[in-house]
Amino acid sequence: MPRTTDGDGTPVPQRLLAAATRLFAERGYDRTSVQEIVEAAGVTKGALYHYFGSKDDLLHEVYARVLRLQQERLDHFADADEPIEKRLRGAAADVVVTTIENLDDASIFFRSMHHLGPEKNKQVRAERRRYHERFRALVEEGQREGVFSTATPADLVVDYHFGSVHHLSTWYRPDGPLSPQEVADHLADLLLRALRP
Amino acid sequence: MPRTTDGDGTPVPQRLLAAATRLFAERGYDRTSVQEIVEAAGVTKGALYHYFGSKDDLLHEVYARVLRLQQERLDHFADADEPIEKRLRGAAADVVVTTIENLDDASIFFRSMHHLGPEKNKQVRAERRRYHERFRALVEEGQREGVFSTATPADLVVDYHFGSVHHLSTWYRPDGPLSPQEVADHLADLLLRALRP
DNA sequence: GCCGTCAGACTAACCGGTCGGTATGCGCGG
DNA sequence: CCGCGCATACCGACCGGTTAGTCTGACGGC
Repeated sequence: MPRTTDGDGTPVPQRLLAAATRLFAERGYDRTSVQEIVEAAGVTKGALYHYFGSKDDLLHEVYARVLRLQQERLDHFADADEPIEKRLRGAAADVVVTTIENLDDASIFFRSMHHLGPEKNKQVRAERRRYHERFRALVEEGQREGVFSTATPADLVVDYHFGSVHHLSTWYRPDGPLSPQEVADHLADLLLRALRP
Repeated sequence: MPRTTDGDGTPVPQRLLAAATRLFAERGYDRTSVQEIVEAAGVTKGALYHYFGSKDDLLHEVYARVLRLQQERLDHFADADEPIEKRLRGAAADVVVTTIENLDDASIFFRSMHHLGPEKNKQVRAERRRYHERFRALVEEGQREGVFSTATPADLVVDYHFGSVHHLSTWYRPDGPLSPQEVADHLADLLLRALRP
């Protein structure tokens, strides 16, 4: 009985995406064969290439999902009716929490970007930049208002913070002593403390 | 005329290492074939497998070189006869400068770690941890002396800073407006400002 | 004449992607 | 309400190409 779902209840494309996400995060993009993905999803290559144009497409889809989620959340915090200090803190902490909650996607994102073909790479970079610029605008707003120090260019501040987010997949362990929210609060605090005039 | 050196004056193993470093950084470990490496070095596979046991060995050798260099430099700054504030600032800025000056090695390091076999991976992680702990000790020393804030656990502070270092290869462009030293000063400044009591 | 150094042909495995074929359920004419 | 026909969903064998690694042997200095 083929019909979008199978053995379990989830549709095949989502099962493939989930399996690919896990395997890419575990072994990396290149070390994961299409065969392994379809086996983990309980289908065959025919099914995969029925829904996705290529192995690249699969990776791109993972990226798109993360990007969409993070942009939505950033917009939400940036548009809130709060003082700039609170909005930046909220956004800075939230990106940490959502990154930890999707550590697989995050590690794929930062480790496998260069496996994408040139045009898809450009597309992802453009969306990344949009995100970066929205975040930077928050820092600049605070600097104009005199709430944040202008000692460091806003660009560098943003890269500094995102560096730590990027780095999370390297050292954060879910079974460690700190909850995602605690880590997020600490990292946001470090950012805000660094920005004190 | 086979004999440690060839066309140019540099010994074959070093030529292979240099070629591998450049190609790994450009295309990534998996996308670089052994054939490409030996062609770039002006030799053949026979030469490569005469000096290195495997492609993995090549990668491991690149890591070992970076690790050795960074550990040496950190020890130098940490052992200096200066107030803790100055020692930490020096170390924090120096790791940025040397990372920028060896951006190829750095991007390989952070992107290809997981390509190493299990035992070699463990070895690299152990050396990494040694480095991390030396750095953390500096932060803790300052915290004990009351020079640095204890609001954030030293571990997190170190990961925060290394995150930005890790991230450098993503955004730093040599033809950009900031020199390596300027970037380093700014990032070290951010760290020290975040640590103000 | 022997040993370090390397060339280059070779192999066995594996990869992403294709393709002809099959089964299932839905729309629709009767 | 039936059954025909087609679109959709999927299977699995297969292909051309690539890969890391091996092996035999030769060249040249000591």
